[in-house]
This record gives sequence, C-alpha cells and structure tokens, in this order.
Amino acid sequence: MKGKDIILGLLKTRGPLTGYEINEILQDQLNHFYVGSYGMIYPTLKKLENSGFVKKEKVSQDDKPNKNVFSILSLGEKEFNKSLYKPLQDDEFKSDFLIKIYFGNQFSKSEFINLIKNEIRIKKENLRLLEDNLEKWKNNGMNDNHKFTYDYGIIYYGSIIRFLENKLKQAENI
Amino acid sequence: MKGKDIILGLLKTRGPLTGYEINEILQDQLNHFYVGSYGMIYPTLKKLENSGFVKKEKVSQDDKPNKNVFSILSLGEKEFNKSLYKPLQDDEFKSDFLIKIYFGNQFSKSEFINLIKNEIRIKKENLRLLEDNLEKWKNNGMNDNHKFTYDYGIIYYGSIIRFLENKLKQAENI
DNA sequence: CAACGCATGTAACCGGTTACATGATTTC
DNA sequence: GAAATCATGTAACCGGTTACATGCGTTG
Repeated sequence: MKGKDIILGLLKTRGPLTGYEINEILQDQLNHFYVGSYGMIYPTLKKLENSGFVKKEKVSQDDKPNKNVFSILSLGEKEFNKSLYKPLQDDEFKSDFLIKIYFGNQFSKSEFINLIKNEIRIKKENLRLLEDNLEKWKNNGMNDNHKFTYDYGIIYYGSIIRFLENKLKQAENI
Repeated sequence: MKGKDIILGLLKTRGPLTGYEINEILQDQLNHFYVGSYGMIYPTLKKLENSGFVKKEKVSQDDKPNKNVFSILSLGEKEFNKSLYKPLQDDEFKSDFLIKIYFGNQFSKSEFINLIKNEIRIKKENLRLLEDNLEKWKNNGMNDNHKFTYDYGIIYYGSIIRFLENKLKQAENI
C-alpha cells in the first residue's frame, strides 16, 4: 500500500478531508509506520482527482483561510479495496543507527557510548510523542484496529529502549 | 547513511570486494536494517569509481567467471568517515501490515485473523533466516558490533511475534 | 506587529527498485 | 543437459523528499 492508498482509505473511513487534515492524521496516528508529508499529500490528491478517484470541493471559511475538501468517489473505493487485498508486503525497516553500530569499530569508546545514548533519547522521544497523542486520538474516533497499531508502537519502542539500555551498560563496563 | 556509504564502509573494514560479495554481505547480515540489491550495488560502484572513491581491478579466474574487485581509495575513506559523523537519522519504518490493520474494519473477522497469522508467519520466517545466518556469520568475521545488530534483530522479531500472538488470541475470542 | 495556526501548492531532485539481459563454470 | 552458483550490468520507472513559495486570519 502506497501513499495514495492511505489517502483513499482515510477518505473512505473518515469521510471528506482536506490535505491539511490528512497531514494531521498521518502525523498524529500513522507516523510510526508510515511517514508522509505535504510534498506527498498534495501531488497525490491531484493525481487521484485526475484519475477520477476523488473529487475536490472548494469551501469558503470566514474565520480561517478557504480550503479544498476531498471526497472519495466509487472508482476510488474500488481502487482502495483492491489495494487491501494485494499480497502483504514485508515491512521496510532502515536504521541509520544500526548501520553506524555495524561499523562501530570506527568510533572511540565515548563516541560509541554517545551514539547509543543518542538513540535511546530519540526512541524515548518517539515513545513519548506516541503516548501524548493517545488522548487526542481517543477523542477523535479511535477504534480497536487503531489501538492495535498504537499498541504495536508502544511494544516496539519499549522493547528497543530496554535492549539499548542493556547494551549501553555493557558498553560502559568494557 | 546511504547505500554508497555502506559500500564504502564494507570496503574499508573488510578489504577489497566484488559487487557479488557485497550483495552477499547485505543479504546475510544487514538485510534486517538495510535492504540492498544488485540494482543499487553496481550503479553505485560505478559512481564511486567515477568520483575517485574506489578503484576497480579485473581479476581472471579459472574455476569461475572473471570478476571485478573494488578497493577503497583515500578519498573514499574520507567520504566514509564524513558519513559516520553526520547527525543520526531517525529510523525509517514502513509497515504494509499495520496500514492494513489500521483499516481493519474493512475486513471480515476471518480475513482479519488471516492477516495477523500471515504476518506472524512472515516475522517467524525473518527470525529464522536471521538465526540461520549466525553460524555462517561467525565464521566470516563477526565482531561485537555486528553481534549488536544481530541481537537487535532477534529482540525486535521476538517482541513483535509475542505481541502479534497475543493480538491473534484476542481477535479469535471476539 | 510578531508569532502561530490554518491552508495550499510546485520544481528539482534522489535514492533507489523492477524488470530485463547475459554468460561462464560446476554439480547433479 | 538441467539446475545451481558465480558474476555483471542497464533502462525505465517510482514513490516519494526537500526546499521553496505564498497567504489568510487569530491570538497575545
């Protein structure tokens, strides 16, 4: 599933949305397993419109700038359903941290330790951001499946932080 | 760190290598945190050669096809060191499985359960492949830092498999 | 009047992937 | 003589990212 399928899925399951709102959902809820940005969202919405998958409606607002609201069309629903039944792709994981660890003998002891400390800091920050979004998410229509993806993130970050803290102790005692 | 930095790092830390050998190392050792392929390796080696980072040497073999052996040059070592000290990039994780789970209310109960079973199968297979490589890796110069990245993979797969098995039970009991 | 939140977009680039194409040598 | 292993490469494409560019309306 690509960016276009996620956008179609959001429009299908949550109703009409603006590019701005799609971005908010991606950042608040899907960020730990799919990274999106405006640079993906707006060009994709344009392509989806040109393909007849979604339609755009201009909405004037008094208290805020005007906006473009996108709704999914039946052709778009078909396309989304198709994507759901495509064979499951293996996860893509790329870790700059692990690449650097792999070449860790190029570092001094203190550099190596700082590398791990830094990664722990980042992962703890990731975990905190995810946890902070929980209340917001609950008030914004969180279902059991959303909770599944949330729990996955919590377990993943927790396991990795524990692992890294062990490795840090080992590295410090050498 | 990009593909080019990994190739430079391998040439620096393991000595001269062919594209074929680089691919073997990527598949056997780095595959769980960096996915590479010939389509990346050969064009990258060409660019590295054109930039003066590596040099190519043709080697004739009697028992096997001839090959091109690449060695790192001092300019390449500089480039690699530079990449090691660039700010740590956040991991990139993209999960087709979690995207489908996020939209899980589009599935029937049995489809949903099969989706989880399928992912467990894939993750167990990933884990097994990693474990199977351990002996081979040990006999091929595995250091403590390599072991670090191996352990990371084991912990990650183990945690996720346990998590998914719990969720599977829950899904079956609804 | 600055900072922030809301809102939309594009052009150039990138770091690859995918599919294809080829061929030697050895083992079964 | 088929399959496996060793070995190298390219052309077309892709799914984005990065950096830039703009502007309204509200809040402090």
